[in-house]
Amino acid sequence: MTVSRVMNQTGYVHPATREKVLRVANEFNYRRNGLARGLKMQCTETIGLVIGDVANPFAAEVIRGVREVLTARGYTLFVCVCEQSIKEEVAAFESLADHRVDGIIVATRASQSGNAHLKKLIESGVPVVALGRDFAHRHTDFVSADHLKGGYDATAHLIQLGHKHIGFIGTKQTYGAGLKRFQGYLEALRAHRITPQEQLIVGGQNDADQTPGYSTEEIGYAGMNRLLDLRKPPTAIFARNDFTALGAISAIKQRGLCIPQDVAVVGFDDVPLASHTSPPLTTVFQPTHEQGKIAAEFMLRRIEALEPMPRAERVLPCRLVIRESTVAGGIGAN
Amino acid sequence: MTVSRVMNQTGYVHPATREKVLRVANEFNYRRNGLARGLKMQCTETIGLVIGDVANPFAAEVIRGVREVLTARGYTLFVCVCEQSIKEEVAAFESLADHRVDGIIVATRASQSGNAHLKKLIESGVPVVALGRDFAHRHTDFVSADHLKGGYDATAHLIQLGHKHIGFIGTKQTYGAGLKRFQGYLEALRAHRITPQEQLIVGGQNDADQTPGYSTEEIGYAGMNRLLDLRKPPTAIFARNDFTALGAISAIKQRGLCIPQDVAVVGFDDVPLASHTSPPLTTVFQPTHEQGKIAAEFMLRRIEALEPMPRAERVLPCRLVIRESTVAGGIGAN
DNA sequence: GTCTTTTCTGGTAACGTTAACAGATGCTTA
DNA sequence: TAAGCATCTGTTAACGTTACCAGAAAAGAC
Repeated sequence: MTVSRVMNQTGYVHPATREKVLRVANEFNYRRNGLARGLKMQCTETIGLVIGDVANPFAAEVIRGVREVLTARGYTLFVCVCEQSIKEEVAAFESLADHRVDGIIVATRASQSGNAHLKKLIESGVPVVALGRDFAHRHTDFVSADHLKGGYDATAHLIQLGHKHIGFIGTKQTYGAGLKRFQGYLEALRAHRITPQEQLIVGGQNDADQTPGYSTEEIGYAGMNRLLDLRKPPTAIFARNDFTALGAISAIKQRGLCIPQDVAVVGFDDVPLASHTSPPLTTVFQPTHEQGKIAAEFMLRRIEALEPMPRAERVLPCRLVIRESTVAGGIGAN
Repeated sequence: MTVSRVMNQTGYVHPATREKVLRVANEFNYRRNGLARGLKMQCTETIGLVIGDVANPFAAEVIRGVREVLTARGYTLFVCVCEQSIKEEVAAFESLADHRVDGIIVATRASQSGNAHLKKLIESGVPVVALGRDFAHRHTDFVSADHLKGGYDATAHLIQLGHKHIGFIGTKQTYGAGLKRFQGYLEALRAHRITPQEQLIVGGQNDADQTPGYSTEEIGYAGMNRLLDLRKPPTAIFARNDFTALGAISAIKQRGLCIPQDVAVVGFDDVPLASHTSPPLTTVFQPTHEQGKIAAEFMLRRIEALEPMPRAERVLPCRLVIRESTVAGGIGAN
């Protein structure tokens, strides 16, 4: 008991006793057992973050944001990576719940069975915050960027440059943000009285229950080639994310075409790489770091509230970053 | 007790009883308490991975490799990110040790106080594997790539192309792999009877006890500019990593110089980005995914051994990837 | 029918911590 | 001197699980 008081710096302990305890603890390499503590205290001061793909720069920024807030408040962050596999995602939920983290921030892609498991978790009392993924639940907070508006702005930008024949490349998963970006594309076209054309939309749909929608450089490359093979290829491309855009750029260059003169390209996410491509990529910036911070704040608020909290939502604006893949000229054109 | 038997599928339980337990468990959303289990069992089937910087593609690959092996064996991986801060690194060690993970894989940069804490941890009985960082301890396994040879090969490649005036850009931390790469550079020069020149080596040294050596694009950019301001600038550059190389490339291009005709550039790591720069970057590939897998295997072997294991070491070969930043021509030259 | 074995279920104690309480000591105040 | 208070330390019980043991019930052997 006295040891406990020394370790937690609570209650009265005689300075001499404190010294002695610390000395002996040091001598025997004593560490307080967090399992026993968590068991007794019913809290571990630990938050789990489930993320699909760490290779994605999005992940790094989210982690940074979440961590920033959590460490400042004395919480530890454990990150679980599930490599875009729903089976692994569910396993991560179970693991985190088993180890009694105080809350789980979920930043994976939405999926049917993932959502079902999540719902069970929430009903068993684990606080959950959804980040950048659709998830509706009475007791779950939600943070995201405005992908719909982002997609709209990207497409409107191309339209304002005079493009009328605008392609979309990327997997259009049935769940989640990817769909929103695509809807933004459609809405922008319609708002400017351009009829969306089926053959200009490539990348396919995913079976949302097997692999969550994820769009890669390969998809961008293959998709762009399909578009360039059309009798009347598009003069501009809105890619679902920067990696897809990058693949598209490779395909365009390989045919000896010029960007943006022959084909203009807009991506999404503004990954660090985007400003280093040639030409530098016009893209939509989403405040990822900010999303992480807000998710963490929502989580702490929820944990520290004594009674069940109502759902909090926050949708952050995106910002179009215009570079030379849509507007010619500038120093970096190389 | 019977519930425990049902949950763990051990011992004798009457089928009817099992059904009943499962039904009630489901009804009340019962989850076995991993804390209590860990407390009793003295193991949590959980491994901690401490990593400095998730934004680095190196991290993603390491995580993937480690995870692959661990999940196959029923272990859960918790990743702790410490943003290149030694204070945070130590906090991560404490957290993981507190929560009684079964072992810790350390993939941060080495540092004096980090190493000291690590040593204490090991002495208190936590199995530790060091990945890609120098750490000598009788009971700690070690996995790394052969940075020395990698640095040697990169430099030798430039020498074979006829370069005699070869610069080095990058922080040369007193601890760890960065130093090895630099030593490889020096050894290659000496082996070809070229005297290393102080003024061709830029990027500075870090105070290994404050921030672990980490070399960025900014350092590459600034360093390259310093080199280009010399009366006799180098005709080739070996950069400590690809990001640094990228910064150097920006600086070279900005002065209107050509790569590789005016200045050849070699990086290190072969990040995905390296093949997309213009020109594509010659660099040294290190088998990161493999390192992760081996680290995890070492860890499991150590955990499952009943008695203390002697140190295991494994140094994997790197491979020079020649692209157009050293050898002109090719399709992708743009 | 009796004995042995297998199958099944529950009691007890322990893992290491902390909240709550109880008791001891010394110091201050009336 | 006695009461009141602050300071300090130890005891007990509980968190939820599992190893170990005990015993009951069922099944099989003779």
